[in-house]
Amino acid sequence: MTEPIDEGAPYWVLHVDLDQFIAAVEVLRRPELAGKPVIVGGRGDPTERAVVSTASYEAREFGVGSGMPLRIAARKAPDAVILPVDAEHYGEASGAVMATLRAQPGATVQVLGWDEAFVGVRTADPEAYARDVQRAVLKATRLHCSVGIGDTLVRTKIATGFGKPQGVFRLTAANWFEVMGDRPTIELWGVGSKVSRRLAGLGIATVTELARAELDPLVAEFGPKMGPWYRTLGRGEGERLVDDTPWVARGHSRETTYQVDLADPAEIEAALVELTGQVLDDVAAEGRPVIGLTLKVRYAPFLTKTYQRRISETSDRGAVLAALLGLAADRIEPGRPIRLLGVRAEMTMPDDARDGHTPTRSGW
DNA sequence: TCTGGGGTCCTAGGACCC
DNA sequence: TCTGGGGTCCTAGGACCC
Repeated sequence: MTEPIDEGAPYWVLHVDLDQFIAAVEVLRRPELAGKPVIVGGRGDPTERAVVSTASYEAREFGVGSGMPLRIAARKAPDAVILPVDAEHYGEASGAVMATLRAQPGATVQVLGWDEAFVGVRTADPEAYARDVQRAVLKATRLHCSVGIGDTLVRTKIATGFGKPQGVFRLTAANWFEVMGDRPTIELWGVGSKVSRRLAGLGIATVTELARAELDPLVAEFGPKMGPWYRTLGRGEGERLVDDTPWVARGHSRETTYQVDLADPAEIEAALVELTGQVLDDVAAEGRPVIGLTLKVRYAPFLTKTYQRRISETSDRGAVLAALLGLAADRIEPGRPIRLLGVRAEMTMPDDARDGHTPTRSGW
């Protein structure tokens, strides 16, 4: 069905994105949920402090979206089925999807997350290749996906949104401004609410305006690296090659929002010991020493502080825990109720992964 | 209604060194 | 007399992504 690999054909970037991935995976193992509003988030209890991970298309019709507090989602869609997040199960489904992508002829695969990946391939007909990918993923996993096609990673990633659901869309230098030019900058991958507002303050509201902006004001506002980068984004330019170098984690972290704010120092210390233990389990699985610690504290209601400390390289759990508790003792403000604690450990990078050799998760 | 959890990268300013 | 200039390391904080 798929044509043989054509070494002389042009190189294309595809971006494969599963449609409502988590909700779809849940429906697969509970077919009676098909066609119903399904919300996945937290422990599945809408009375707890938690947010929506994914909502099915039926739930989205009620105005439910990811990131929304579960409590509000339950009120908007009172008849929705609310399920707990089952990370292990989604990881397995994701693995099956990625294996299918890697099995495509001539494909180079760069994983971006559970439910999306870039695929680089030489082909004379990228649309046909994209349809083959969709069929292969559906056959192997019973999951539907949308596929973007482009000439840079940024254009390809953005293209996928125009193909949803179950579609294919091509976005290249040829139609970039036609499609994106008049749209607000926040629709660019890498521009969020804060940056789009600051751009507006410079008189830059649309993608075309960003693409044509003077460099100096951008550098003054965002710095020597990010200023020029945002203009590059406005032009849809940037990296053109998919990099399948295995990703290497820089660090590991755990954080917990407590259902009842912590106040008692002994309780806080116990929570830190618990979090640090989990982080060190993740670190131990990689066998790389720890070189830095970050402690994150949200004092109720919503003041978040992060405290960081370099430590001398060590793989000793006791030493790391002692350093973390020392940092906490030095910095945590006594007597303030705590809503969230987070612990992050930064590790040394392996020799062959230094100097930017490993791709970042975002594909930049 | 009251905002998860796991990540990455950039910037700014101070300390310190040569 | 009047304050170079480059570089690195460290901490705090911000922003973004899925």
